[in-house]
Amino acid sequence: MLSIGKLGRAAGVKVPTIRYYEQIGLLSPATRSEGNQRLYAPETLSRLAFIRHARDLGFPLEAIRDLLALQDDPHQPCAAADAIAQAQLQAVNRRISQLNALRCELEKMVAQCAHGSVGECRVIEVLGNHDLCLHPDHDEGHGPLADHDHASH
Amino acid sequence: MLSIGKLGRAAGVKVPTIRYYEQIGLLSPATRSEGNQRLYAPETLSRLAFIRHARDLGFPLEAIRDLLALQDDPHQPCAAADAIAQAQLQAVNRRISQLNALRCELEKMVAQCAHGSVGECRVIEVLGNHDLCLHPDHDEGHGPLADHDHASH
DNA sequence: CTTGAACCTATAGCTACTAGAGACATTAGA
DNA sequence: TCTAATGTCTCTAGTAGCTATAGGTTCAAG
Repeated sequence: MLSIGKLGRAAGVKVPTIRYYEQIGLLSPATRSEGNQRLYAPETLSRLAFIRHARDLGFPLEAIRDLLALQDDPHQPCAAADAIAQAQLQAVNRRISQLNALRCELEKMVAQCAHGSVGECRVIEVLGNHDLCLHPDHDEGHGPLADHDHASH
Repeated sequence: MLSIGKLGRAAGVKVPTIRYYEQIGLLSPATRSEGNQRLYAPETLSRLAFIRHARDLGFPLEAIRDLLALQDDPHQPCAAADAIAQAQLQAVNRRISQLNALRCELEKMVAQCAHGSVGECRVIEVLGNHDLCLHPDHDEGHGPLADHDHASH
């Protein structure tokens, strides 16, 4: 049996995150020690690593919930898992093309900056006048792809 | 003088969002009609359009706050605006390369799915076993680039 | 047995909004 | 002029996915 801290270190997930996953029902409640501390069976580690990996790939928690349910029932057809992964792939692709458009415009903006005073700054000017923008379509196609920033550990 | 609704339609920003911007001090409080409704001078439209455009480019609100302050003082050197834009550009670039790695892995996952049962599904398997992943470095370099999904209007 | 680390619960905060309730204001048409 | 429809007001709470803090308890090493 693992303590929550050891489980977290092994899976690369912070302790409060594990408690959060339990709270929202992504992990089932752990058994407790006599002193009320959580104890985990080693199998929980693979489940948590699964979650972690899916989060790294940008899957939203709700999709992960579905994937875990599928994993628990290996005789089901795989189509549902495939559909979830494909949806995620499409969300990633949408986000990439959107960000490419942004990058393009940002690069032009920065390149045109003459490093003078703000009054004649292209950065400020382009932001203020959308017509100067060469990609006027960057307000479309934003998909629901969560930005996951648990990098800071 | 414009009502909040007309201002919002003209700038492509929802009414509650304008009130929110006022609340957090991004827009100064509007004058009010006798019946306590907000009235905006036409100049506010360009300020709001500026915000909208910067949001479309992914700038966080705090960066926009700084950019607006710069815009208000045209004699300052442009270096600060340039730095903000460059930081945003770098954040976008980081996010793009990160998403490219994710796309790569997702594509492999989906391509290997044999559409059988979950028990032999590559999607589930790869998620559960990080070692099967060909890009094991996707847990690094996540920058603070907000995902802005106000596309739904 | 003591000490320090790890653990517990509960609450609040983060970004950038969005949604809803219930009441008041404005405006276009009859 | 009245009325109905739409617009607007404030306030609160909710969204995703955690993170941080406070104040207390338990565990493991020495």
